[in-house]
Amino acid sequence: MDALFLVWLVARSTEDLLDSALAPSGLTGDEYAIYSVLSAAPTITPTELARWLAAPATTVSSYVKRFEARGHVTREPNPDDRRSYRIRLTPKGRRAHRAAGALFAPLRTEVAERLGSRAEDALEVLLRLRTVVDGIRAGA
Amino acid sequence: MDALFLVWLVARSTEDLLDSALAPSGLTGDEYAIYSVLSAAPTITPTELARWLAAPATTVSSYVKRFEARGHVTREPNPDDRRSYRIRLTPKGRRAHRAAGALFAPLRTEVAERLGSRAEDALEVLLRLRTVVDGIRAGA
DNA sequence: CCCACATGGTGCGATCTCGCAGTACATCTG
DNA sequence: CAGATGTACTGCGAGATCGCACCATGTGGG
Repeated sequence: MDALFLVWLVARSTEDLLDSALAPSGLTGDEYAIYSVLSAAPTITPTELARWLAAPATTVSSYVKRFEARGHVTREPNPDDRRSYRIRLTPKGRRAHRAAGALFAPLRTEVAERLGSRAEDALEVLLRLRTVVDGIRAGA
Repeated sequence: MDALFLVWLVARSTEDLLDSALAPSGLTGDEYAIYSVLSAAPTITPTELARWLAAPATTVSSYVKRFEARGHVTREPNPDDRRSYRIRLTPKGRRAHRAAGALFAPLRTEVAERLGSRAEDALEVLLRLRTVVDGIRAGA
């Protein structure tokens, strides 16, 4: 068994679980995660967001357009760079995120319970994995 | 920090890393993983494959069509159920998988090295996560 | 100060993903 | 051994992802 392959399997299962659980909120698992990133920072540029998501710029561009059309996000001018802009979750966007969060919470709890004493390990391992993979991605 | 969210972040990074690394082989990260599942079992039905991938039947159907068009996969009648069929990797498909595997190997090694002593933990945690998530998905 | 080159974003189009609805076969019930 | 109900798969179409080519702006060298 290989760690990267397992990451992939776990991710598929997780994605499916979240998509089902969050469906009533109107957000997909991916979208919930993205909204979570957005709500963690008051404001963020597309490039920064792309780095967090490890997604291509074009995809992020589509996200912003979609979320903006929903009224969940606004663009503000970026004082530091006129080519760019800053993305901000609107109150409506925050509400959507909270609503999805309410559906997400029970899963979070359930997973923590089932992990039992290994919950701590799991967090540490995952953080380390992200560091390792990003390190390799960054070029060495 | 939440385990499920971290799973998602790690998966995005991993996917990006694999897509870049495997590009010369003509397979994406997803496809490499699927070919890996296919090569682990001599033969598999679409429904079984869908369970492994935690993917909807329709998506698996598209996969099979695509891989078949590449000559990487064949369909054989399923003696147990005439609605179904069995998917088998062709020699050409195996070759493609091996070629991608050659590009994958260095990453595997690199990740293992960087994880160091935690490599064992990582595997265990990931396996446990898959069990936990699948358990919840299965309904309780 | 200008120019060459690097970087931030987007329109467009090819390709994927996946829900819905439909068909074919299997299985269960009486 | 029907008839009803469930399960395996697929055509189709809507929406999502993302590479390529492109424009606008920033930056570093001479």
